[in-house]
Amino acid sequence: MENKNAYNAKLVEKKWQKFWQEKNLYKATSNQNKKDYYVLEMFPYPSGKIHMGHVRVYTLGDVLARYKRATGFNVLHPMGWDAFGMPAENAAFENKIHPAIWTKKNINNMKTQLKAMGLSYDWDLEFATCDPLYIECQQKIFLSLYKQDLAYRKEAWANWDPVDQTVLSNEQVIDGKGWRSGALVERKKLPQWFFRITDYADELIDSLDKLSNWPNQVKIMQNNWIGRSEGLRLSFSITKNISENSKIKEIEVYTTRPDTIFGCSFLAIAPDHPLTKICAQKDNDLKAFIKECNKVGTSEEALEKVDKKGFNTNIKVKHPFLKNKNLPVYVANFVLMSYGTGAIFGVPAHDQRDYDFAKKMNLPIKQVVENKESIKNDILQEAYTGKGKIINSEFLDGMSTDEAKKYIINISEKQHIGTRSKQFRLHDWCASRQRYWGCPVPIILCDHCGIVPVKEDDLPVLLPEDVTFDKIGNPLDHHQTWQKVTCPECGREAKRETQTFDTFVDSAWYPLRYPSPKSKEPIDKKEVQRWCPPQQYVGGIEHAILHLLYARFFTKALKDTKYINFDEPFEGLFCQGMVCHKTYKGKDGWLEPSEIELKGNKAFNKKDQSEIIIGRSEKMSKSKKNIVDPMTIINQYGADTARLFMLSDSPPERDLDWSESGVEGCWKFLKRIWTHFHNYKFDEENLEILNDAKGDNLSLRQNIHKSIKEATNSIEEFKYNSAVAAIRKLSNVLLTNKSKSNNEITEQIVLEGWKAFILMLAPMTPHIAEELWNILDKDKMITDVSWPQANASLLQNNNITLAIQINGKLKNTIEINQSDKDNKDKIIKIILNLDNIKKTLNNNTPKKIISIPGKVVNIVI
RNA sequence: GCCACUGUGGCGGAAUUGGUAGACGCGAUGGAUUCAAAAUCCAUUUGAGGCAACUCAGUGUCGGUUCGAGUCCGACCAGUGGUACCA
Repeated sequence: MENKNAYNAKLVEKKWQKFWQEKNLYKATSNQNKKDYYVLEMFPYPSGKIHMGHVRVYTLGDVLARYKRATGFNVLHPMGWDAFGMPAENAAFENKIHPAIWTKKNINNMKTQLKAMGLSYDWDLEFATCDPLYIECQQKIFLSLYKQDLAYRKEAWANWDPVDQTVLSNEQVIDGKGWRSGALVERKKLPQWFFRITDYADELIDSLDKLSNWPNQVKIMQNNWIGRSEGLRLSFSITKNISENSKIKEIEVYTTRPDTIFGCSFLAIAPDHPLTKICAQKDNDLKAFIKECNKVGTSEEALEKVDKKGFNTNIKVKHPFLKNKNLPVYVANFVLMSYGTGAIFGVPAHDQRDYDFAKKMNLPIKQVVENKESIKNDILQEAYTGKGKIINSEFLDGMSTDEAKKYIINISEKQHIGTRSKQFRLHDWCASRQRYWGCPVPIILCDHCGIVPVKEDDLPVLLPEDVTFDKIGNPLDHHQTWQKVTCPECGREAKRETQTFDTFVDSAWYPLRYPSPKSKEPIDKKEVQRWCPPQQYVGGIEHAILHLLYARFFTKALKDTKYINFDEPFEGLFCQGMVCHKTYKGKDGWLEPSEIELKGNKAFNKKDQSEIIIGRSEKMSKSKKNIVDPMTIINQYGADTARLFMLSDSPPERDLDWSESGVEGCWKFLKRIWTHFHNYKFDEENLEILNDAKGDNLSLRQNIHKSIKEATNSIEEFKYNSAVAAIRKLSNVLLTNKSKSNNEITEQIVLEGWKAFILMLAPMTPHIAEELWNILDKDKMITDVSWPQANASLLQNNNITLAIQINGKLKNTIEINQSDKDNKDKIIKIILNLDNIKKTLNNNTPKKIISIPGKVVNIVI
């Protein structure tokens, strides 16, 4: 017969989810007496169903939201959808389903799944970036930025598939080939839309210092990504005319190492440098070389890893400080037109890339920096890139590298051959895409008037619905009527911009929409001022650079366009790790965990019992099939178990290994607690008895209050795994006291412990907590009860354990009274009388005794 | 290639931020309960040596600073994230 009192997670979870929804319990409140707290998790791309990564990040955010409510805050905790993007177009191409329909279906499904997790969102604030209202607001913002000259159109490289005649994303380029056609990918220049993020480069670096609640590693990565450097733009004059009609008389290079100028043995220019183009006009070999350079994709990784190649132009330039020295000029595939001036001078002895190039081209390698401390800076083996003393450098000899830098910059400026220059690695943000499923760029291109913004009254510019995906390329380009418009300026026939925005634009400002998602204005100043910026943003470390940098830029730009009055998008940031799982490979490829059977430490295919190779744990991904569907777990064990497992064991910032047995353990734990609560009769609370506790009762109370302190601190510090450990430890203590049925222990104290336990468990496993709380107190919901407070007087023990070390190695421990903590003489006397200490000392007098009060005594012999 | 992070028992991890390494959990082993099993409960569980008290070794590798290093510094090895059009 089935036990009526058995833990049925499904029933409990459905019951409370319904109840919470009916009471609208998680609506953002505006109690005047409470402080406001905005907790935001990165919104998901609606791929179809939630994955374990979602379960993890949304559980982390939910714990914080519920904890903040319990500690007396008005909490804004919203959810929405990053609804534009490529997968919808791929689905359209593959399954002949319209991206809008596919996306809507996915959102509905994922919303149901998120609701099954019991997340405390205010769903009234939900929106998707593909909503017409969001599109309209984004287009308004874009036009404001355009009018401020923060957006502009220029030509830029894109990956080009010559067979499919279409632009490819970096992801669609696999080993330099198009993913569908398999053709070698080329680069092609297209007119595209840019944001002037470089206008804010200094500010984006400098204000990182203000972000005290951001992880250091993210700030370091952003700083390096922006890559500010101080250097010199220096001109090298060309020895003779390149051609009769060429006006180019010199090459300007950018360098951060002007101190090594006398070690320079060549110049290298980018394949798309203006000078390269002139030279190529009458040089077929160079033309072929440029073509080859353009075969490398556009990604930085590809450009850096490519074999370093150069082409000698036969042009010579004069060394600016050595009268009779001429240097050869090469076109090199590792020089980028987008950085500095698109030209460099090469110093093989002190730059590894120049060194490799010089070896290949048989160019001289001349050492000009010497460092006595580095044992060997053997320039015949590798470049020496550090600091040191300048040698072989005429008037610079004897200076330090820093002094020489300043000297060369000054002398170059005096002689009018160079200028001091600040340079950034960061370049402007290319924010347009040649795709359908995105927010249209609200611009009209007119042959007579040029670039004309769409009039505000004509917004939003929505996507046409009647498109097909059977043709290759951007459907907006093929659409005959949508493109055709009359120019708002001159009234003549004109064409719509057919590009759409990068989805990073959508996510650069979405946190500002949640406080008032239905407002006609892009930003509701009053509400945004009240809630924004979010106190805590939670998301994956994979967004550490791009998304967060773009959001920071947008916030600064929106401040300057007077939309908002703050300049950083997120006060606090937390980056969680990925969810990983072992991989399984059978004779026919990868297998899902559900398809295999484990026997000992071997794995077998359920179907035919063939042995499976168990691979190391990797990020859950469709391609490796090492995925566990969260809904399977929720259906089998319940959302509370899934949530608890996500929080146990792994610290949130680290990768988490999914393990079936770990989930099982969490479920058993909840079941144990459930059974205990249903078999146990709780006494009424009586404060007098509590405050009068002595002996075992006192130490139990001390235990309870220490657990409260430990769990609370851990939650405050985002160490949820430690919080879970502290809470479980508390339950062990309470259960042990019960099982021993010690008459000495007062039931009121046990009740005090269980109440604290349930309240602290509630942010993690809200459903079972609510149900069990109902047993203790029928009149109140958990949201009506505030977080348990640790009583300071119960946090200290009378006795302290001291560690006794000899030469730093533990030999013994002693218990001392709290009041003897600082009585060094008394303690040392006790220690020197301990048997094993006497034995180890062997009548020798200690050289030194180091005593750290309350912690350790170290005897040095 | 470059930037950033991570490395502790059989496994996931803890360690008051330089002061008793292994909290909490998983697994394993033994026991209780049961006709039996599941479930549950109890005990043990870093390795080596010892009947035992205990001794020695031990936090990716090698070296350094310190009375004392998982924690700080240097070099290396391995894995992960990002690398501007995946989100």
